[in-house]
Amino acid sequence: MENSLKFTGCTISSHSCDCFKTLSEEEEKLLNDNSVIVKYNKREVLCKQGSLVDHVMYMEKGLAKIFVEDGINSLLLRIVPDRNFLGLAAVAEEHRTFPYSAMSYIDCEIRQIDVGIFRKLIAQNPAFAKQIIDILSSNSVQLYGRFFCLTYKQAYGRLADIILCLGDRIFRNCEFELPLSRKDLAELSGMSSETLIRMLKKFNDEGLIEMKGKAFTILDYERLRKISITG
Amino acid sequence: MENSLKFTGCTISSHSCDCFKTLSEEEEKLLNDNSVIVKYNKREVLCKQGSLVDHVMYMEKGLAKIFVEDGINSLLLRIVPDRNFLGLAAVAEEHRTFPYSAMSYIDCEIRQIDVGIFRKLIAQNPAFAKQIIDILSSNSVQLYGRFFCLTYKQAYGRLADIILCLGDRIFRNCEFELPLSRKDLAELSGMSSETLIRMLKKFNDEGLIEMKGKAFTILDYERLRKISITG
DNA sequence: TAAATTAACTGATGCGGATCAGTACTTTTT
DNA sequence: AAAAAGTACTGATCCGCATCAGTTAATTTA
Repeated sequence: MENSLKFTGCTISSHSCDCFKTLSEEEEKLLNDNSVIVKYNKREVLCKQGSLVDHVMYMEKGLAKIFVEDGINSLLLRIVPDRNFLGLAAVAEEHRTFPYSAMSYIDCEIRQIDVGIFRKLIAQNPAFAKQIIDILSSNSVQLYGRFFCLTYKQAYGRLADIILCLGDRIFRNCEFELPLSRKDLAELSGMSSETLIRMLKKFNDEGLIEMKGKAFTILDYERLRKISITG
Repeated sequence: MENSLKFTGCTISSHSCDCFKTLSEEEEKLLNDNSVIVKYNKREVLCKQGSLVDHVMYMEKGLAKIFVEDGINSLLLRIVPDRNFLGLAAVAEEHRTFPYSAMSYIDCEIRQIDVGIFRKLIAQNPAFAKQIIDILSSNSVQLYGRFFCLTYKQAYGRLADIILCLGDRIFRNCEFELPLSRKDLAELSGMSSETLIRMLKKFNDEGLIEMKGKAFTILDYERLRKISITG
């Protein structure tokens, strides 16, 4: 009788999206004819909060962050790996402008799909619409968990979450070369970069991880999970 | 050139949902034949995090909170007024259980719609599906704002947000009888109830609001807005 | 390759707000 | 109507983490 969800601060969409598989050949052609693939370098702005929405963006290859900012602070909402939408805000008619910004961590290939065509596909292909609903719904639920964590867990717990999430979901390896800066990590875990650095160091000193610059190795999953839970 | 969104901690869905208007007469009949209206008293549990999802819930009349909990802490996600879905998590196939709980503040009438029928309507009526997508998308964007506020704004700013939100969006009046407890208010604003009480008192003493038990009057919108922004 | 930025890190300090430990009031139960 | 339980409120204390003010290291730019 486990009714308490295991909330984690994880920000990664859990599954790559297969929504295009629901399209007919004809529809796929329509999509291809009305979309382009744009290559971005790392650290480039992919979309800017407040700017007019003209297309839906789909990450074919790469890694990016989605964040909101108010001029002073910035909050990382999600990390988007390949084969995922860079948010679907553009789909809703009422959102004329992007409610968030996105920036690439590494070189990316992004499919830009005309928003009118995308809406047309939703309108004519219910299976496709269903997929989009599932993705939106999934994102919301994930956000709830993250929200909960950032509100109630203490900093060590949040950091453990993020480290586990990076290893499990993005790099799928206990060793990885992290393209995120310390500041990004701090924004992901909802703390100042100074605090983040101190806590990373402590994890390192205590043998939970090994860290040399941007090279990370997770050494003790067990204890990290415990810290993630006890907060 | 205003690209910084005005983030507020507001939790109220901005518009009542008209998605049922997109249904044909026949579809409406199908919906009515496969849904029931259940009356709940105030302070009743409408759905429980972790329990199996069997229907979509739509608030015909009443007021409720949606929240997540882990046994120790509880975080209020949204306040749901009448003519709104109590979340749409059930729609996504992958969510077999509710990712949140809901509880009524006042007596409620809730339409419980068979989830299979609801999915069928989505599958056969693209305009309906589009409406659902818009609602989900809207909720996400609102959650981003709230997320940002709870992370970066200080307690006074968050409280000002909530008070303005209650006046503007729910009661549509500067005077209202609040069905929420102090603890609920605290969870809404992301602080302890002790802190909330102290801050309410300060707002009262400084003439921003007048407060007698559960009766609230907003006196100084101007200054509340300023506090909401400066944080 | 030197100069200039930017990122990474360290230590000292301080404050916002949680927590604890109560009392008073209100509502529900018996 | 008395007892019990929950809600509202107050004061004292404390600590987690932000902030500030630096130094060192790593990139970028010139």
